[in-house]
Amino acid sequence: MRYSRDHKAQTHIRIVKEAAARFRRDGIGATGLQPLMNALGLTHGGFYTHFKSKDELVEEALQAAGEEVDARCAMLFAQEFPLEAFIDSYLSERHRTTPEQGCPLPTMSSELGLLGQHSPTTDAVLHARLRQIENTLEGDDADHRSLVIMSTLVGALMLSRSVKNPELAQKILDVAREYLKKQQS
Amino acid sequence: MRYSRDHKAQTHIRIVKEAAARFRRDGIGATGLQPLMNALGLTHGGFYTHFKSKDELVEEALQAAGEEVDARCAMLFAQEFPLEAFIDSYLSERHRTTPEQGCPLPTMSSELGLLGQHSPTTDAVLHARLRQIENTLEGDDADHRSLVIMSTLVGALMLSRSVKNPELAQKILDVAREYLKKQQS
DNA sequence: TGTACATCAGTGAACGCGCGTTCACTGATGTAC
DNA sequence: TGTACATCAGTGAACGCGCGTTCACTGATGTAC
Repeated sequence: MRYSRDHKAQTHIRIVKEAAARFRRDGIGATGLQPLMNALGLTHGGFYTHFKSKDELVEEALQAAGEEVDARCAMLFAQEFPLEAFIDSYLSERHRTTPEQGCPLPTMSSELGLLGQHSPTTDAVLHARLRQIENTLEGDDADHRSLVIMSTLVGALMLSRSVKNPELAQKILDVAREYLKKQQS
Repeated sequence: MRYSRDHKAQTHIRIVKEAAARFRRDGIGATGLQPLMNALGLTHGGFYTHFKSKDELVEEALQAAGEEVDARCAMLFAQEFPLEAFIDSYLSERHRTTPEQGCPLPTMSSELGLLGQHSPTTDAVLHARLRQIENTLEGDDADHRSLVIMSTLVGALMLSRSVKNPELAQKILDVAREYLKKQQS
């Protein structure tokens, strides 16, 4: 079946986007290529006309997730109180319950780090967030403060997602949000 | 081979301890039962005289890791500047590079949360740390501050482990450590 | 004290399963004549 | 404009592998006589 000019490129993008969602929701190791392809109405054999290996997909998916979040963050940081908007968004109930659309750092990076597959893309995603936060801060320790803010955001979201007790999960987000915003003023 | 009175109990403990180390180092999903048993000089078949399933081992291993860390933290919190000692230990190069002996929250909890296997033990491990921190704090918002401190610790350690650039990894730990300790005084 | 037996922790082959990956093949469509 | 051909994105069976789990079996040792 020969397809129209950019059909393959379109399919490639569809695979990467679906992978970016599944890797963040289920983890990299727990995401199979066969179910992934089937979910797009394709068969698993065709995967290798698009990627050399699963690792290559992981790399592209992490980058795609980063860019996806980049775009949404750019809008947040264009608002009047950019850091407050970002903190509210990062520690929202929505972000907690929909990891497949959210920041890849709390989900994917831990697995990449664990498996020793330290990808430069992880650093790039982190840097993107740090730079955006730095731009909202004054003082010569802006890089330090942005690093601490990101650590708290990532840690709070991860703990909130991990904990069984729903009230505790909510409390973690609320307390971290309140604290980071108070810190700011 | 009938063994001496507590031989089985000893073997049970050995399996749980080895699992607690491997789950933290390699992740739960990436840890196979066959390699685990072989590392102890046993064969995989015998596993099921000790546990109903891998899930049961996960539960016991998480608890064992929690108790192991509890014991070490109890010593830290008996020192003169307990919170400072805990922060230094949590954000140390040693903790970064030896996850198999460290806090199970940054490694195991993310995978447990991801897989929807929310175990009450995760909450218990977190609570243990929060209580110890609270005891060192004054003021009626001690529970809030301890939650933020734990979020920052967990996030910083996880990011530090995930990042490829070694200088950035070190910087994350240094900055978070400095910030949390300054906050304290 | 010496012998027969019961126990049961651990053995190792086998189960079905899903994984990542390979490859000979298909067949709709763009291109060349 | 109509026909023959080349292309190549996608198909689906097959590969070896390690996974969690099951089970008939072993054989050293504690116990009973």
